[in-house]
Amino acid sequence: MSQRRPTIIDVARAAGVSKGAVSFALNGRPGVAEETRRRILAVAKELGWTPSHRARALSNSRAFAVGLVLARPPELLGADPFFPAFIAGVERVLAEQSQALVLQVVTSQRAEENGYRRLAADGRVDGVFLLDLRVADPRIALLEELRLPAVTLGRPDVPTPFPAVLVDDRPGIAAAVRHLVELGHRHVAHVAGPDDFLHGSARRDAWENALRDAGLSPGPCVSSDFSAAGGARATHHLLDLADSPSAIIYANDVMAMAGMAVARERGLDVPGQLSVTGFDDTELAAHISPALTSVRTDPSGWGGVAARTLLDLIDGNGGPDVEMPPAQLVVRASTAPPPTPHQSP
Amino acid sequence: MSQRRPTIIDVARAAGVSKGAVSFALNGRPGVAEETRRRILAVAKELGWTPSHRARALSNSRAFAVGLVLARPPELLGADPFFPAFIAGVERVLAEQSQALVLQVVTSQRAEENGYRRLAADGRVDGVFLLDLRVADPRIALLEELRLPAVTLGRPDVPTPFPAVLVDDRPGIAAAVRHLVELGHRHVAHVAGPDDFLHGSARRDAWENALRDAGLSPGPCVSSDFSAAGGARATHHLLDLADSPSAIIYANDVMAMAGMAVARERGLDVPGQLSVTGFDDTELAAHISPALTSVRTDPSGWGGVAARTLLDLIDGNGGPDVEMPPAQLVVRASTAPPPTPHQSP
DNA sequence: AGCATCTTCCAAACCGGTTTAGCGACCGGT
DNA sequence: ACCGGTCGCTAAACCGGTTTGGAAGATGCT
Repeated sequence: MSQRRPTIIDVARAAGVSKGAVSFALNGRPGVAEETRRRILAVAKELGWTPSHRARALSNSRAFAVGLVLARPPELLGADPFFPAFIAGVERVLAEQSQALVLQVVTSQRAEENGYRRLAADGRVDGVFLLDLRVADPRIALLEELRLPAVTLGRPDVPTPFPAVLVDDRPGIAAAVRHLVELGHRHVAHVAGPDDFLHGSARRDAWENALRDAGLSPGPCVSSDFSAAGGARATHHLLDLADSPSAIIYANDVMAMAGMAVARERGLDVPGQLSVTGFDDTELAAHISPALTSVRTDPSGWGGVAARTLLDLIDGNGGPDVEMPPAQLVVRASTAPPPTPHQSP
Repeated sequence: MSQRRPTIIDVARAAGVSKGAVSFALNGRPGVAEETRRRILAVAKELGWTPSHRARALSNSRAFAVGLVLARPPELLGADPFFPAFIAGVERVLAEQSQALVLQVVTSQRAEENGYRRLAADGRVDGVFLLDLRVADPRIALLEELRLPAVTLGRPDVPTPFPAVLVDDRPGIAAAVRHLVELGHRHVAHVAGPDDFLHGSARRDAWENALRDAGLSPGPCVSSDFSAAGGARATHHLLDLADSPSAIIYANDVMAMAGMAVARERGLDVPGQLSVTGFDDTELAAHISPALTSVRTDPSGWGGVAARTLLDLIDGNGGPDVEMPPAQLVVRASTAPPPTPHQSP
């Protein structure tokens, strides 16, 4: 009764061939007679043999895994619906190809660099995802230096050798602005994400441009950090202004929900006196009161595409950037005409 | 100009020793003179040599990684704050020990079993975490069969050879019940998690027992699925009852928030006419209106302890179960005396 | 028959570490 | 001067696959 798992040698002996033949048969390479191949595979199956991933990794100098380094502050990790959904999408693709996902969660930016270095130095992964692109993102040069293939989510603002999965938040934000303008709003503020996030500034630009296109001047904009506390703070700030907005576009749902609570605590009716939109369209958004108008994104779909792109890149088939469908506005009950509609002449 | 990374042989040659000596020196084993050891390490550093994780994995028959199979439905993954926080805690410990976390996200229960099987067959991990324990959890037998060390979060209801990180939700729920009873509530309902989750039924039992201890009969209890939609549905159901409760204890914050929205939409004031408590104490809980009374848990802390326990187990130091501090009630504004206070005699 | 060619398979090297067996030098004791 | 033991190190086996070079046998061509 052999306790340990069978190796390629056991299979070779049982099939009466050499281990090279078994390897060839398994990998469907030419040079082994069809009948022999069948016999080998039958024996392998009977013995319950699976090639050792470890041995294969050493021999092929491949890890058969991809990495994801996550550098969000811990308190935000839980609130952010993006990341689990993205991972789920990634997994769907990886599983089909017997690849694994190695995760690293770090807190500081300094630690993040080390995260990539370790992943690369250990040869734990064959490539990585680059999320939350930042302005002049230093990680791009780092990954080039480490010779670690990567796929970025979004288009970096610096030239890169890496394919990108292009997600465009701007149409969603623009749609939100148009929606509010059509309702009659003239003072539309924005609570943005952190300034150094590229998607944060993209959303901000979209907000600004959409207002300009409508012939309005952008209202106040305050950068926050995607947290509920940050959203609340930003909202207080905006509502304290002499010329406070009649509508606020938040860069994510959590901040928007916290903002709605702040408005209510200050005695403002949402949407009667203040309209609010979120971003992400989390499951909860539809189930709060009033239901939150938000922008629906598809992080799981992005994850799938990003994974496929990365695997292709690793296999040497560096493809072009992939464009994803734009985010869509979902109108619910948190938006309504402003309290004192602007009078048309 | 050598492009490829140095191997142990390069170091050995440069230091004028054999590769065995380098290995000994690196691993701090006896049998190499102190001076030689220093010289070897200096050379290694100069050459920028790091031992190949892949070679080491093959040689040691160890993966130097642990696994986590996640079987939550995709739409819940994003809403649940537990999982990212837990992972962050795990990572903090793993990083110190140059271990990696291999993640697998699956959707169906059937796929979950395959997830573990693959992880084990590939030898990708040396052990796994077992989360979301279920009633008569079949995964325990599976892991035993696969000879895969594991650590469970919570105490299984079947005998296991695995150490457990004991997290007790019950004191938190009991505290919530007591809090509500002290406020004068006599009809306290419960919206539970799925019936087959062990922690779901633990919370339900705690709710029931706490009410009994207070001399009250348990109000209605409805099982749901931790989603906002489920929470809303359950709340409608409870409020439709002839004898509807004056307070509802939800098994997580998301359901509680959705429940609050339902109450409001039906014209009920929270907490004036209905008190509500959540569970998890998500960041958002403190920033909605009214701020949600909830039970604070420490998933990140659990992750850290679970990781340490698992690594110890893998190293052959199977420790005893670890008891974690009980969950704490955080009282906020969503709880208040019931509309028609019970008259004391 | 003789020779080139193709097919099928094997033996051995290789990936980059860890670990064991053993060898020579040095030590103290008698 | 001899013996036994420890120290410091090397050579070689090993982990379990993949890949290369070449041998043996079958086939085709002249």
